[in-house]
Amino acid sequence: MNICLSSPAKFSPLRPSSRVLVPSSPKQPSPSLSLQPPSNPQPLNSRLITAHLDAGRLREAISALDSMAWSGSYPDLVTYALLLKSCIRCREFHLGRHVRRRLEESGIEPDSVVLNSLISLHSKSNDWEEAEEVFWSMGSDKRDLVSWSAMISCYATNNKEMEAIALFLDMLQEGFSPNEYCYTAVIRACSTAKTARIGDAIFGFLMKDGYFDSDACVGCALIDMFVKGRGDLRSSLKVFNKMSERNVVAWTQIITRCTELGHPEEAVNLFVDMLLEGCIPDKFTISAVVSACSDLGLLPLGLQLHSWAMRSGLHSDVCVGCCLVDMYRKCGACGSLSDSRKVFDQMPSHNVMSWTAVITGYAQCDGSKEAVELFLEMIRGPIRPNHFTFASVLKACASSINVETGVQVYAHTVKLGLSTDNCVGNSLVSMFARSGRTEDARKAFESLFDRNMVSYNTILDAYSKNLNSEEAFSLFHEIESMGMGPDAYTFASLLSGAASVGAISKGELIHGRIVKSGLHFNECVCNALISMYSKCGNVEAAFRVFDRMGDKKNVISWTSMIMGFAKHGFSERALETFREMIELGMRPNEITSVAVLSACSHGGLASKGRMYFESMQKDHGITPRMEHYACMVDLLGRSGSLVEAFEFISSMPFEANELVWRTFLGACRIHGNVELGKKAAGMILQKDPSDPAAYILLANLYASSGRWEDMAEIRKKMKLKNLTKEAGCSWIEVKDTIFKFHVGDSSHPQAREIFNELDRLNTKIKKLGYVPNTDFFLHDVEEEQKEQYLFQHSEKLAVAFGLISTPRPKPIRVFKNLRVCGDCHSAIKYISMATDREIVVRDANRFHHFKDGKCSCNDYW
DNA sequence: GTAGGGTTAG
Repeated sequence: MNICLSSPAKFSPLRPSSRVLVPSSPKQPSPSLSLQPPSNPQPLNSRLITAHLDAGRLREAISALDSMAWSGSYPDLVTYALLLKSCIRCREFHLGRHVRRRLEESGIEPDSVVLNSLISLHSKSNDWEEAEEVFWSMGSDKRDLVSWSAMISCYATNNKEMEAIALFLDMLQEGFSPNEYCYTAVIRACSTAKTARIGDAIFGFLMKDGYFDSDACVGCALIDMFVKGRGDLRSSLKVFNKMSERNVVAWTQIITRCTELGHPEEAVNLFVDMLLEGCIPDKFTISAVVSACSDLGLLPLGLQLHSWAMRSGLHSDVCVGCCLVDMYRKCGACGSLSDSRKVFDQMPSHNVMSWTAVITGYAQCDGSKEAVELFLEMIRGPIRPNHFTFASVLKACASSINVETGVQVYAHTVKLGLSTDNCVGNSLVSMFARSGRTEDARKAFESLFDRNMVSYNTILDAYSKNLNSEEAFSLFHEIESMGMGPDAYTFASLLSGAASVGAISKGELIHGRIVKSGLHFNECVCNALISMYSKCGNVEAAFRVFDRMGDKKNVISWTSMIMGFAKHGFSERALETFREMIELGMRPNEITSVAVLSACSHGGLASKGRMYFESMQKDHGITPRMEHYACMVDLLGRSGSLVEAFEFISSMPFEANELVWRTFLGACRIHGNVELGKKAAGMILQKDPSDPAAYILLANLYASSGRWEDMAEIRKKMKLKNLTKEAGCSWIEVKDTIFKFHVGDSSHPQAREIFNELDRLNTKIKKLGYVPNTDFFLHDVEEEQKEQYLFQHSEKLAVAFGLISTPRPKPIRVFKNLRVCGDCHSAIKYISMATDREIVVRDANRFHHFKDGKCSCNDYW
């Protein structure tokens, strides 16, 4: 997309249209009235107050009011009205209430203007009961159209939608005919799902009255009504297109709503239309379009907007600055927050939002240290953090190292009276959940002041991630029984829980509930289904969900499907899907690239992999991250080009991390290159001296080249450092229950049958040509003993159990936490032939489909 | 004197 924002002179705020950017009242030289002794106290004092207000000195004006009261004199009603208006504008509500007390003391009978201002004052400070009292205390002689409008608006903005609508009807009964202010207020009250039908009726009313295309505010309210109450962007656009007076606010509003509802491209198109129509964007518009760019990852347009904002001076606005901070974070390479930080540092002034934006940036890009540091800097200054700020800081603390800091941050929310906020409470639950402290998460959840769907989903997700499906399901039933959900997030969490253990029948059960709830067209739910089916070994079922999504597929759907095919070894199909995605004009992201590279890697397609690595930068503008380099190392290393892989690591633009070196070490192990392997292990241990994976891989490498002494040395070191490797285990789901096996495990009630089956299988497959490969056995013991141990590996036990407990045509799906052992891989190939069963094994790395003596990985994993 | 546009927890 190339949008030319022509020279800023054309849009320069130096020649603003009459409708935009009303300059704030120019500062008048301060009048010297205060030095004059009051000769005629009352009018002069009133004038003094007015002079202070004109000069923007609200507090001085209030002091003048106070000194008048002490001397027993009071200003006139016009002055009271002006004072109240200033208090409202400056959001100094307590001062407004002070003015009200002075007025009551004076005994002067307030007129409608003053009373209406009081309604507005209480409305804006969320005190709807006070506003109500003022409203009903007015006699019908004083209660005019403005009073009704103000009161309806008060209800609408204080979550009393039904009261607002009822009052609107009362007003009609009293014989008032509504003006644009009333309509705007009542439409706002109709912007909830609950009041949507009344909104429709009022919409019909408006069409007749003709207000809706003559007044921009009414149009804007309608746009919001359709978007907020029902997510109906189409009707909003219809209203917008019919509006005859489309000012900058209306344009900005529709642009904003498009982005909010997930159509940032439409937002950008509308922005172009707006420019073509000659409407001049202001700081709000620029912010909205910058946000759309962030969502689209459209850095080029973002840069143009930034430069335009600089030239027009709008960049000094806090709001524009905030959105730019956000844009650079979302569009830049991940982990590189320098541009975002630069914008923040250069902003002339800050408010809560700009602080929160920059802290959020770090919180979401693994910069917890910087996020916390910035927060500490913030609280030393004059700006108070709000609940958004705390939500982000708590998110930054969501790791086991930082969780104690998080607890202290939370203590701060108690001090500021923000701890009862639902958003803050949920963030606390989430922080504990992400740090793996499920018990604390539960406690925080139990002590929440009010629980909404986010609260429930957060704690449910924590249990799902911890593979505690019992608790997850019990929460699910609780949500159901309360009648408030479940929603798409609930199902997505349940599905990801089922996916991680490979519980396909649980997954299918959830799928049934999703269909019943009508959420089976939801993108997020569909994506979770694709992921669940493919992680449970049924890639065809995943494809069916994917296919049925039609044009609702987003980049996550495509990426999940590509990743699914890749993990199952269908490299060509993965790449075909990727090509289809590009042809349809879908933009791949970083994760899509990981999926594509891993498809090449699993399929041994080295030259294609190199080609895609080039293309992701050149054609799709994706800067390679650590994961992409790791994929390439995997691809080159596994295909045997160890030296090339090593050189590739040296040529990386940043230092390789443990992941890259571990991948390289894995390749060295496959190709038995002890020297390069030692180098890799050294690099890993330099970065993390207690990484058990490095020791294990190195030990395996020594073992497979028969260097038992070196291997023993490694074992000794591990023992000395008290390092243990994760115990290998395999599991299988039979009739809704997960059965788990360790090596030589005899704890299963049917252990005897399982071992008998294994013996039978052993004899059968040996006749077919199976030769145990004891290289995969680490200990230096007699060959026969090795063979015996080998045949009790957890994956073989699970397969044997699957064979005796499930009927014939059904494929057997086994899961393993580590990578499948080489001997098991070979044995299972023979087992699939001997028993004529399809066996699917998911290991830590990928899927293996065994059928008729062959594996889908072509022995390449 | 009454109305409108931007960040956030899953």
